[in-house]
Amino acid sequence: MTDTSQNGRRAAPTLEAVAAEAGVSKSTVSRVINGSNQVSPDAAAAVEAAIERLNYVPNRAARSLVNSRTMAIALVVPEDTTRFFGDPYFAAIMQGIARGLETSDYVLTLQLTSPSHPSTKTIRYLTGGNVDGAFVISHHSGDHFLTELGTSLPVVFGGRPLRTGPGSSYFVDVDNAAAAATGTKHLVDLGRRRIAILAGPVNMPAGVDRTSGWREALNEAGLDPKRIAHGDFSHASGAAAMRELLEQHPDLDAVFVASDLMAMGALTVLRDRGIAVPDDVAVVGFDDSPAAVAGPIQLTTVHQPSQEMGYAMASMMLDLLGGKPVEHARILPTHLVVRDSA
Amino acid sequence: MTDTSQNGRRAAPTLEAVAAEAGVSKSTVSRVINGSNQVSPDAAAAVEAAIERLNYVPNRAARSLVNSRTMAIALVVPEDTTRFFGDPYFAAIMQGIARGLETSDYVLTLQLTSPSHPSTKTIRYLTGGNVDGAFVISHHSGDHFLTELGTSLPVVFGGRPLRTGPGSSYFVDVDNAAAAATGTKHLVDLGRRRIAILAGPVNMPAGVDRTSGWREALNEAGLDPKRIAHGDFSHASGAAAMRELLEQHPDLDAVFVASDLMAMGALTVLRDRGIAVPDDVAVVGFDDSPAAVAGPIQLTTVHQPSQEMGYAMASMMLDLLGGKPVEHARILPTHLVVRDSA
DNA sequence: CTGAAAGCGCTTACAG
DNA sequence: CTGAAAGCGCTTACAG
Repeated sequence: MTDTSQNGRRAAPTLEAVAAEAGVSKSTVSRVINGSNQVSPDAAAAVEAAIERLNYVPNRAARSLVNSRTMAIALVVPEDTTRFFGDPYFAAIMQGIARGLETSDYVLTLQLTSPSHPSTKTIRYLTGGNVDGAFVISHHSGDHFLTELGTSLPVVFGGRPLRTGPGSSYFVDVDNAAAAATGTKHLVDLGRRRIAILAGPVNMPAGVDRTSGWREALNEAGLDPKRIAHGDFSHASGAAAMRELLEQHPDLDAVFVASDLMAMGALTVLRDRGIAVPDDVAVVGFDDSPAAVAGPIQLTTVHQPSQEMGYAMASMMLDLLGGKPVEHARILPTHLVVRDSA
Repeated sequence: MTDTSQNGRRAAPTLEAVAAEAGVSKSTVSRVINGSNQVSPDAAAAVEAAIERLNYVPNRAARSLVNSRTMAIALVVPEDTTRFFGDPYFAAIMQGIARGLETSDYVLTLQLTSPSHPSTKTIRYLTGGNVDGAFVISHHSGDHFLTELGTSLPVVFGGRPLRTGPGSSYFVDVDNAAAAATGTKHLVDLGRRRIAILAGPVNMPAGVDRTSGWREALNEAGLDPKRIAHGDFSHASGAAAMRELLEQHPDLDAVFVASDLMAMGALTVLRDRGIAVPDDVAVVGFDDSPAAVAGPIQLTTVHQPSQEMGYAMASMMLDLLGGKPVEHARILPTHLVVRDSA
């Protein structure tokens, strides 16, 4: 009858100990823990008191063994970590997911992996029944193994995957094209006529869709959507693309930028060149991330509810795991936030 | 004899299935999986072939139930997430940890929590035997519940905790004071005489230690360490503190900054004021993060091996869990990287 | 409403 | 070197 293990740490109390303490059977304790209504108030009270007294926490492994559910969900980040962590958009999504899972019993398991070469450990981990589901947060969500993942377990993507795999896929996103059109239209309404775009990558849905939104808005206004340069959503790429744009199209009077981070990079370049914002060139960003208001010029930008997107991913996953009916796509609203840059 | 569950997903093969397939007992399969040498080559080969054929992955829950080890380690982030994810230092540490755990069987579990008010869920999770150990990455690592955590399970801190709790604590860090002195000395050697500091918070070890390193270097050079302003390591706080510094000490000819992020903020302000860097004011940062080379001016800075620190945290933890002797502190080397700002 | 019993998938003495 | 058996801490029909 020892209650400490060899290293001196207290052995955790078990269900059995609680049962003894409460003077009931293990079954009853289990029922109370799992919220069964097949328990008399007296028994329930006794059990709760015993749990309190013993500071009992159910053993996850035992539970998951019998329920064949791991109560863990993978958070897969198939993205260069510098990129990932440098982008407040991802941070917000992650936080939203964490918040959405807070009241559940699920735990988040972190899988940092290369987008192109997931380790076999990661693959085995994900497909080997070690988690009940997976979140994938990335701009690269067209990667092969990830789209296949849906055949092994429920997967919820942050942002529409580039291609859909054989497994059914779920995602939370905004209407990127419409949102980009709104941002661009704002520039049109301001009287700008030579509106460029600092676009995202062509192999990412968010990149493609925002570009078509911009194009459509220009077409609708009878303007030529010909001023375009590409970046990869990062700060540095925004600066580089802005330089390219100025080189090719020195006449531009506005630029719609596919991410706030790129917009910040662009702003730096414009400033270096002595080009006044918004007077000479008006700038509209995308995200409404903390970066938008961190610099000297407050960025006019298209707000997307990043944290809410994460939260929605979590509740989608919870519904999926709970066997509730779930729509495959959840599209959240965006809106324009007008500040100083346009 | 069904091998698919109700939802159509294949039921995972068990140890028993492997044993049947290989024509041996479960004991033998288990021995092969756990690398016992008490197995004949023939049996081992048969088992390995069966595992391959069945694509067998051991059930974690069952294993951890019998071994009473969870094979999970918590990654606790008691920090405002915007702050956390905005700082490449944390990203690098996290990546280092992930890399260090890659070849192990341990999984990282993510706990985003408020520094001051950890949820009871988090506390119960951490102390309730759900993980075998915990990493704490934060600048705030003096928080009460975290220093106590060491009594419940092995904890490795990224950065020396402000105070040590009753549990034994382990950490990986650099010699912040010496590193800061090196950075400051570089400014002295450049002939600067009115060297200010953009310091970190006074309630964080890294803040305090870097400030004393600066102070010492100035004292040693016979200079007065009186020009000081505080930030919280973030970009925005760096800009604000730089403004304050210029207000109070317009005569400064150099500034040592306790983080690259703050240095970037400071650089923005200097540029706005038309103050040339490094000619009018030389700037030395701290971290050597990607931020140091992202802006228009390449930052001279004190390099700290952030990713290696994460890696060291992981191997420290692995040693701890493996019962190997472990020193309580692991101090990694730093060095100055001279670029354009000083 | 309650309890005894079986079983989830492993590991590990124990006996051979 | 190998296998039968017990047991890790739970949950859940089943019988009362």
